[in-house]
Amino acid sequence: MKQKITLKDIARELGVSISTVSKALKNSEEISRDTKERIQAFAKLYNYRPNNIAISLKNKRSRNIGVIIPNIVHHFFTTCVRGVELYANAKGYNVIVCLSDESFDKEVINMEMLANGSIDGFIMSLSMETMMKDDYNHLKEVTDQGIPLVLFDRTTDEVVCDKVVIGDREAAYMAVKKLIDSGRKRIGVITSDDYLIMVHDRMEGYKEALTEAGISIDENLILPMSQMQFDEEAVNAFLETQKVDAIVTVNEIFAVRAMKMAQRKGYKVPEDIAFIGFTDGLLSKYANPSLTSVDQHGELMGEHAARMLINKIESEQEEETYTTEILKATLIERESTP
Amino acid sequence: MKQKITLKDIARELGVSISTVSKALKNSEEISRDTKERIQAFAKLYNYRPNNIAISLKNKRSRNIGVIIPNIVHHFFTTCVRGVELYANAKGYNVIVCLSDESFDKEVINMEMLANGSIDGFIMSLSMETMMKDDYNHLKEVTDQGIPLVLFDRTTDEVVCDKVVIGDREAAYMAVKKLIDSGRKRIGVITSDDYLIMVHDRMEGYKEALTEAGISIDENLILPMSQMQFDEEAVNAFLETQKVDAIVTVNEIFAVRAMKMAQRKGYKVPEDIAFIGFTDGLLSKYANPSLTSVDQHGELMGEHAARMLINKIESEQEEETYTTEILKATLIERESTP
DNA sequence: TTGTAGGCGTTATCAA
DNA sequence: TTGATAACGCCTACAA
Repeated sequence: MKQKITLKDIARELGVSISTVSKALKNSEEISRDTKERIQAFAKLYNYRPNNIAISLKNKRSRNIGVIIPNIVHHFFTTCVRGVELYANAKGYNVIVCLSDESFDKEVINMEMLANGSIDGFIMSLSMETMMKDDYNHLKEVTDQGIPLVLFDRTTDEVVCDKVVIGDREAAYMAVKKLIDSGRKRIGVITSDDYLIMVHDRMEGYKEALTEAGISIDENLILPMSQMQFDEEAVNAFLETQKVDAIVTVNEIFAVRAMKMAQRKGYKVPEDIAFIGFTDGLLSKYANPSLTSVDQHGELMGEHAARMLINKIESEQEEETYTTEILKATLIERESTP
Repeated sequence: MKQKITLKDIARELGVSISTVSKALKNSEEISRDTKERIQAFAKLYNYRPNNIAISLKNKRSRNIGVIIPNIVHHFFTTCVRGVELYANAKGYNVIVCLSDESFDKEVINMEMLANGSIDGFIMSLSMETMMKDDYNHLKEVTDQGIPLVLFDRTTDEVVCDKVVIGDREAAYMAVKKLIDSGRKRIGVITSDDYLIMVHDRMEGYKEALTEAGISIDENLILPMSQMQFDEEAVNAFLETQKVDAIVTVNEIFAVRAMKMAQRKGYKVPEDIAFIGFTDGLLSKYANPSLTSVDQHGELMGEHAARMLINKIESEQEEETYTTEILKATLIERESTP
């Protein structure tokens, strides 16, 4: 087993000082051609690599960025992480991924774990529990310390920092408008009772599109699921009692499951009922019929978040300007709409 | 902005030495109750937290583990990462996730980036390109340096280290046997032409089950996709020319897509053709009909890998024993099989 | 051209 | 009971 070699080792072996070695390996002009060559050859032979940790300590920069997401087994977050990774790696940063598992405590623990030098900045999406508690002190502490933070998707106005979100209201509006334009009148929505802004925004967009088309809001057509859990019975009752001709949902799982139930009841999709989901993942793509869905561009979102963060990290001056980027969602039309 | 406070700062403010502060904060018996209380109160007030990087440098341990996977937008790998995270976090480790994107070069770069002190050990699954090139020098270098490595799922015999894999042969055998037991005779398989051991193993299991049941292997029933890309035309031709009564596939996407095509052709699932996929993800669960699938227990796999790695990291002695854990896959029966 | 010394933040050993 | 010192690996201003 060949142990890692350090500057000190090289210096000892070659009978020179550590700083000579350090300079030689940086190809410094100060060092004679001769010594440089000797040292570089030796370093190469023994495969010398500077120790990241020592450099981090010296520079007070780790070149790591911390990403905290509520859940990784989730297509949208997964694409975001991918976007962050690709951009960050290209810029020479590593990505430390932590999962809050939708728990406030885990979120706090993860942040504390990383905030002590391990990372140069955070990219995160809030856990459900955090949003319910409406407690953002852990975030404020981090920003107070001057650690850059970028919130994405699940954000809050309580914390002053850079943000990247999708235009949820517009996206929902767009989806519903498309249904109206194709003649649908009784448009149901399967939503959630969560304290998520995005859910709220999507509902706004839904209502706006209806109102604009002169269709009055029928509260019976709004079916909230509690805790993001799909409730088969409720949906069953909903399908039986409300004669809907279209359904939009706040995620793709709800759409695919509701669609399957409707099909089993003998409805034809999209002829009898059209469906539009949110979050364009594998499910939408491969459902039968394939699902028209709102693409939230997770990868792009991750990339933007990473770009904003790294800009902040690398900008010398303490700018106190924070921006919120609003990305535009796109409707991917497939077989579940006419 | 309140900057991070260090031992030195506390020492200066309270007029004591750095080592006194250090000891006091560790509640050392050496320090008088009085000074300890003063120091601890001050530290608490200013929210002192030791700097991880300095501790890493001192201890030559980072408490980070590096995970390198080919792709994160993939249900199986995602569940593995989750398993690693949960176990590692519980043990006080952070997880640095890097994506090789199925590229040999990226895999090498990522490993080099992390291998210089950033992490205490690696958990990884090989990229396709690495397996094709059959070049594992980057892995060998890492193990030569004494950095613990655990390979999972996509492994190789070329590298001596701990491994965690699923019993692919048995899993495929089990799936095919189930089809045979329910009376199916012409069992097709949609596979891949990749250099992945798992694909090879699954084909072995397929053949074994048939042979055992006295059914001869019909090469026409074996349809390889190149580069893991689903080829609609090929599957179309396959469905038309081969009168299969069941199809097993090496992943869930192939199964769901083939199933959809079969349904469009008027076949009833599972009555006319039964389907079994590999990798039990959302697609299998929510397909219509839902798909019987082989669960590879990604989360458990990740957890095992993390456990093996952390054991190695924390074991004092240089044991030179490496084990390969073979996890048992399970068949999740749903609507796509009788 | 090369080397010395101090520092990044922490801990451990030993001296006072 | 407290403090000085060295060390982890690297960098750099300054001295030789």
